[in-house]
Amino acid sequence: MNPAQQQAVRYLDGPSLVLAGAGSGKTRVITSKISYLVGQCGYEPKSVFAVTFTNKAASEMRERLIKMLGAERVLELNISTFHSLGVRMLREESKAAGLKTGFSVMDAQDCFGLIQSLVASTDKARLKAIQQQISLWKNALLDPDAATHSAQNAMMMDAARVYHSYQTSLRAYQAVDFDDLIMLPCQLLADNEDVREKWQNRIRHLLIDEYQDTNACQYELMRHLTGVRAMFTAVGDDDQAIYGWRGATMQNLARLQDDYPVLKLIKLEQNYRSTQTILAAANHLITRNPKLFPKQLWSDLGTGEAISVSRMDGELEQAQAVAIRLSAARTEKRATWKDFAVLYRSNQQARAMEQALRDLRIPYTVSGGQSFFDKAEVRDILAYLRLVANEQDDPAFIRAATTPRRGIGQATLQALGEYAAKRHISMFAAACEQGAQAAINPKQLQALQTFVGFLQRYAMRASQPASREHVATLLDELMAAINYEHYLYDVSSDDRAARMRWQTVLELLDWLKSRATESNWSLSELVQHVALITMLERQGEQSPDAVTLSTLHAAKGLEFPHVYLIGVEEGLLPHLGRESDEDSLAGGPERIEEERRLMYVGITRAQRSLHLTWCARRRRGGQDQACEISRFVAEMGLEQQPAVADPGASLTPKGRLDMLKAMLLKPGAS
DNA sequence: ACAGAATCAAATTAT
DNA sequence: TTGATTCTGT
Repeated sequence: MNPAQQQAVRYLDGPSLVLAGAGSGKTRVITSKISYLVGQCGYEPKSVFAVTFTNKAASEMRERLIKMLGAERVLELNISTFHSLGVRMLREESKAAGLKTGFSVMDAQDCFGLIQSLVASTDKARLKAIQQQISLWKNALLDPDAATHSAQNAMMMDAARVYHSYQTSLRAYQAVDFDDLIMLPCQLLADNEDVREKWQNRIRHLLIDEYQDTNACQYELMRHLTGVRAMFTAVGDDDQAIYGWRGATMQNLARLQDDYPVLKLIKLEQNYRSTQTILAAANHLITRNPKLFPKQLWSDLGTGEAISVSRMDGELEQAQAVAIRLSAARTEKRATWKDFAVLYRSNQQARAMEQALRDLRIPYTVSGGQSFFDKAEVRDILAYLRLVANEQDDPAFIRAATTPRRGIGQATLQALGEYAAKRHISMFAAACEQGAQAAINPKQLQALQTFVGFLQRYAMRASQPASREHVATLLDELMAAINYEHYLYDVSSDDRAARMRWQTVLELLDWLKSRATESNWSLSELVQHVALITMLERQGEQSPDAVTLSTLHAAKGLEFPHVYLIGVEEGLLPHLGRESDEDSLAGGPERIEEERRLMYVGITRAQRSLHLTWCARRRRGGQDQACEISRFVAEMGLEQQPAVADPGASLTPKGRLDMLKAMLLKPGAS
């Protein structure tokens, strides 16, 4: 380790902020520090807490530590995402927080549904704006009343009103949303001295990864958790702050210095990842942004290959050309597929790319984009599990009751809902009451009672102490009882589709079972965590040799020998929403600065070669639209680099076509 | 309650 | 253009 890294690891006299430039060995510092604390300073593993933003980062950290400390001690360490820590705190302190221990965690999609039902509107854009606003308020630690006071225009007043009933509904469902997972523990620590002391005594050192992405709420949580002893290590990079839209604020970096005058500042400026050519371009670009903490990243890995910039006709051509170049480069550089990544600004850009890669039989994995847990069949099963853990979860009740179809429909649910609202009870509870049953037709009532009866018996058994077989058996029994496989064959248009969907379900069940075994969680504990888990985590399990497709956001923290950054166009990479000067287009320059940092993140993912492509036209809406190259390309100062050395770029159109044909005729080429 | 037909909006980024 | 959602008839 270099002196700065060593200093960051060894410093234990108080709070410290490690400004870790891209590729400067940030993860290495965090894991080394944990290992140092436990291995050499005699800290108990359970007194060391590390928080990250993604499950993937957490498990990567855990994996690295297993090699340093051994599996047993790592098991005791508290390494988790902010949100998982929130779940754990709320679960442990459920009484003080006024929640039942089996509370539900609703994901963004569920919450959108809730807002939709509260507003009774079909305007999707408006609903989304309201959801976003509520989220921002929560991230800023504003409750509904405070939000109402701070509302500046009609739209915000409107959102504040929804916020009120939204919170009431969540409370009634015994459910929390993602933002609550930070906000509620934070409020709990602020208001409850016993709880605060308990946690502060438990945590002897707190390490925070990606500190620049914390929001006001997370900052407060950190302050409360560390207390006056303030033993923490925050690690971050202001040039990689790309989550402003989610409430993250770089002011948290500056605030740290104000709130902790003794704060030790350590800069990691040596880059171990990229060639000087790539780093120079990245540095050149980012100097356009105002600096909070000036730092000078350098590398001694040599000049390397020049950065290529290619104009493509359209999205399709871009995808095909990149696929071909990838293929050529793999052969020429004697590289493997996993050495390559294709990065883009928005998920939709993956489509054309996937098609082109499939055509050439190039293996790939798509990271980011939550496909798995967004699939209907997965959400169906999870609705049952959520309901089992928490019968007050009305959204789960509605979904489970109606899928598979069992004669419970609109009319029945409406009767239940009205009765439940009047009596302030859950729909599940309403279904058990005489008064509500009177309003339902005998035939439907029969179906309803069968459903409710089954669930009650099932929930009874699910609440018994966790044991390995128990969870597995319960899950299999549930599938048999609701006959879900049969249902899939019923609703799918063809058997092939049904088989694939059932496969997805089996994957989910396997995953749940293995997870229960690993962590010894009960079914309800398991379900609370599922909402927080994304597809990303599963990537570690299987590591086939495949090209990575990823959004720029999801690519942060990753690195690849060869990176293709596609769609580098005005309007897309500096992404501009609608340019019509609408209401909340505040923060003009800040918007473009964040986009610039996004570009910076993309560039700095590359170790040895970087290739930029942009499309001269792009289908938008229904019609073709002319596009211009991104302003960021000019800001990279590429004029100074040697002539383009990428073999694919020098191919004539005819040469490209021949190459494409050759690959199509030879399916086993990959 | 449900299946097929007509209509309509679409494009950030994600725990 | 698609893909998803809403409407309509049985």
